[in-house]
Amino acid sequence: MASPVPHAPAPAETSRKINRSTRNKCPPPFLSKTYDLLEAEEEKRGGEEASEIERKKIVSWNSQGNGFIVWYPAEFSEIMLPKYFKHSNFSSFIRQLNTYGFKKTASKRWEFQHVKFQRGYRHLLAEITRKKCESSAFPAYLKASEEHKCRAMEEENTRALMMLMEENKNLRREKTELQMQIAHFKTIEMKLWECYQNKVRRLC
Amino acid sequence: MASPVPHAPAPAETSRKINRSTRNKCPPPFLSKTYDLLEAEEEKRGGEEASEIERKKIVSWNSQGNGFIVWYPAEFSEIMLPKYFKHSNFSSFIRQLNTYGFKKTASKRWEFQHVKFQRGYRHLLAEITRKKCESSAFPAYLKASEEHKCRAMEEENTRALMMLMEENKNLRREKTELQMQIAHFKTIEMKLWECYQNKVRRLC
DNA sequence: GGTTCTAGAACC
DNA sequence: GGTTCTAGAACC
Repeated sequence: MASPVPHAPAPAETSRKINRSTRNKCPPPFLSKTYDLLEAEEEKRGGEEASEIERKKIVSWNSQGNGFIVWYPAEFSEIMLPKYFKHSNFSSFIRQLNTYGFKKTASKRWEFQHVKFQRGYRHLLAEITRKKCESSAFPAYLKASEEHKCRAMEEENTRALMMLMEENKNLRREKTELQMQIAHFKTIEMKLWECYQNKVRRLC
Repeated sequence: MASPVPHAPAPAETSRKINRSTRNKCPPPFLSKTYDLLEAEEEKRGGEEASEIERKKIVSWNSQGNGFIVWYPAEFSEIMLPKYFKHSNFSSFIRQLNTYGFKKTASKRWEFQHVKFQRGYRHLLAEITRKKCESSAFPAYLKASEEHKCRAMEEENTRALMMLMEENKNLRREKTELQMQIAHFKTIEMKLWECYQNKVRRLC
């Protein structure tokens, strides 16, 4: 990936180095709008006739152009958000930033960054995706179900163990009985043999 | 619990109906401050010398006195929050409200309610507790450990099952061997008997 | 996919 | 216990 030139808007709009996989793909509307919003705000400087308050930048790219800063959250929420989104709720805006993997990069300012959200690189927006909702791969009800499965498996194992132990006990008993039978047979055999020999001896 | 009188501040401050379990207990600072903040805002009406903007209510009890409304989140955050808390972050304030079990009760307004947060019933604040953090009873690392325990138990069960199955197989084999021995004995016995009878018959 | 409400978790 | 950042989940 070409690295953005610090302090200078890159000629990205005319770049042809477009990733094949994202060529022709529209970026998510949220990202386009946020990018638009920054570009529009950037243009405020130009207007000679603009009043001081209108020229005050509410939001802007940061100095490196690799992130942006909401300087006035109140004005941003009340004036800018409704122009681009269906609400004027700062929290909702931040929720979306998090959904797309932006990070807040300063503790005292509302500054956010994303590696593929760079001034002059609008085409990179198409490569930003919503965070894999881990809950869609493993949502809460599945976690519960996971616990449930654990218990179920435990119960099943317990049943299997008990059946095996029962069978085992029976086999042992049968084994003992058979061993007793054999002992009995041995006794009988011995007696028979004795008897036979006695008979034979006497008769001979 | 005494139910608050709608549309009329109750004489709670002088009430002696204090729950024994919470008597003398300080309410959480967050709740006291939020209550204070509403009371202070209420007093604005009085001041004759107060300018229009100073009299504008940024936040107030709702009409029933069973909740409150932040009318101007921006001013509330920038002006009021820092007076009472260590920040001017509306989200942080809301996070706290949620921690103490407040609910947002209107979709288009920042109105919040809690059954024990009522105008005129400051003593009820002491009965509000932080939500049981389910993760403190069952935190993430325990969940992981829970999964681990599940796997461990499964492995143990599997080992037990395999040992039992092995023992079982041996018992079956022994049983078969014993049954064969018995069959053999029976044959011998029969032959011995035949032999005996033949011998006896011939000799007699 | 966007918006809203609430909670988890780390850090203070 | 408070503050911050981020995520879960329901609803639209």
